[in-house]
Amino acid sequence: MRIAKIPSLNWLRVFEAAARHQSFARAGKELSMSAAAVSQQILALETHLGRPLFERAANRINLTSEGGDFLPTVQASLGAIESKAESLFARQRIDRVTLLASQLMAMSWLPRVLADFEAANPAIRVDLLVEGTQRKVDPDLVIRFGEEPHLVRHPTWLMGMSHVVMCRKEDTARIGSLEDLLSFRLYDVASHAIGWTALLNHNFGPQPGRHLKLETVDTTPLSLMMVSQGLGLAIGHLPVCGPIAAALGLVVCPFVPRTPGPGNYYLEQPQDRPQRPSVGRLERALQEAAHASMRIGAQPAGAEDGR
Amino acid sequence: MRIAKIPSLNWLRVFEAAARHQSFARAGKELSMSAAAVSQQILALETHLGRPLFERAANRINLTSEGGDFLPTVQASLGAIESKAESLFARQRIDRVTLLASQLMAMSWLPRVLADFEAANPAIRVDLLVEGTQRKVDPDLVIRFGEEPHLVRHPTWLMGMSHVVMCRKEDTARIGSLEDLLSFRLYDVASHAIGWTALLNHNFGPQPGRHLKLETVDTTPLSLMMVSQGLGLAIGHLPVCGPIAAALGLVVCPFVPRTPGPGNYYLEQPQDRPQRPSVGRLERALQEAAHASMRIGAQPAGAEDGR
DNA sequence: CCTGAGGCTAAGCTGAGCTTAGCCTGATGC
DNA sequence: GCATCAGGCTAAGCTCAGCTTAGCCTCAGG
Repeated sequence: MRIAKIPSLNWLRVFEAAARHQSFARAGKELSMSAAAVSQQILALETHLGRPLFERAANRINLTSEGGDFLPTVQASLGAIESKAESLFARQRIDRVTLLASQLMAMSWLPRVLADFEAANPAIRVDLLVEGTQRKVDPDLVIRFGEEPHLVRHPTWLMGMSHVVMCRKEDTARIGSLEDLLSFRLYDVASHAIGWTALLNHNFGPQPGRHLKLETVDTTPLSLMMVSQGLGLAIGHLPVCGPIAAALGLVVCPFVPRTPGPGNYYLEQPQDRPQRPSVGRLERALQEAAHASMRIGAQPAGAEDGR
Repeated sequence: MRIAKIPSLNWLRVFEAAARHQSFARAGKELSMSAAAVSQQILALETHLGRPLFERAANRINLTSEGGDFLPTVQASLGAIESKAESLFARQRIDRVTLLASQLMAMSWLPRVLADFEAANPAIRVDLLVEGTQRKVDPDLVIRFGEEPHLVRHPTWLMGMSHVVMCRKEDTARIGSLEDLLSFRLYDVASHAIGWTALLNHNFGPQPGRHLKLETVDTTPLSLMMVSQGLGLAIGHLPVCGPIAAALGLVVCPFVPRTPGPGNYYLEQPQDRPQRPSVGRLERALQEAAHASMRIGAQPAGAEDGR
């Protein structure tokens, strides 16, 4: 057994703390250990080295000269290892932020935005939670949608929305009149306040007696899927549905004007805890991305710049 | 939990060895551990730090860049602690040498000799074993006594012996004739080949019809104790019994000439292991002390120089 | 004298650290 | 292509280092 091969790093750590504090009890408090455990560790180290490191008085300790000679090397070496580990590995720790959003947001607009955000912030990872799923996680940030008019002036307002009609690129030339439009199956989303009836009324006036081939589906992404299969037309919300529409090869039908809607997206976060820097950074990134989307209209890629 | 607070010194030691060997198996061999244990320790360290330190191929490992960045600090720090502990504490390690000797040697001649030896060699401690005790220890060195004539030329011969009569100082003047001598009780030691009968025959010729007040005891120290109590006379072996006789206040009776005996002390050690430097040093010290004793005759202190 | 701080020892519990066994992959030799 | 060897991995089981609590002792202070 070699004297120099000290079995436990913790022996050294305890020795250093006891020497610094000149007290086993205070060392134990710093290291979250009982004083008895500190005493035993020091004794183990002393037994291993064959020399006392501390002189004991009834309820006090004093560093021996040998203990004093050993201490600087121990302190320097423990410090070197710890600071090196800190600089090499602690910096690599990922800061996770959880974001809750609707399915359309999660599937359409957010993937690109979050990918860009994570690329620009390697130490931050966004866990995206979709509304309606069963996951019981308390999100750091939520993207909400509301139709109350005052939301336009909400401090964390993100973006408004416009209604457009999404069709396949090859169907664009076939829609030149209202009759052409009504020859298609028209997909409505169950949860949306504004559907085909309202949209047509708004743009073409009341249409009593006109038969609409309405079909109801549960979500916007699903309706757009149907359109991409050549099964009909659907209402899209820009700029949110832009990316997914583009991915599906859909374009805005030019026959129907772009119609501003009453809805607004905004950000919300828990009131019970302070905002972390990473959460704030994500918030700003979302707002910048939304602003950019609003500015270029966020139409499907194939319609504008090949992006 | 802080990344920098690494729980185990052994993790670092294993990491360093694996990195140096580029192999868990060879590191395990060096550290007397199984490769599986090495693997688990490295994995524990990697899990703690949150990053891999080694890339694994099917049956090979390669240090990662992070592992490579960490290694020099670990090596330097482990090295600093170990070399400091070595220089501070290993030098203080006592090298224990076990010496087996007779009770007379152990009680009389050896105490002073060994005390001087230990004073001159602070890193060596002699554990003295007495013949006849129950201790089951394998001695590094044995002082043996033998009466074969060829022992004088033994390579580790220590000293010869002379027979003298030990008496109290105040009894010296009372012993001027053989009759005076025979008026005392004469203590024989059971295990000695040479006793009072042989000694008197040798110095005064055969004494048929002379009644000797012989008394037998087990050991020489005991016979000398009796003499010091005024209970009689005993035969002493010089130079061995010099110190104990002096301690008891005894002197050599000048009426009986000093009689060379056939016995010799010599050193013996186990053949099954190499001689350690400390054992060799003790051997030389014993021979020097014996030589010095033979030169000055090693009579009781009170008889010569007050020492 | 009493109380509190602090070190020590003993006894008991727990999980870190080790071993063995068996599986897998890659390299090498026949 | 097959067999063998080297070496890393995982799982399961055993052991003892490391911890806690309890109780004792000494010293200092009120």
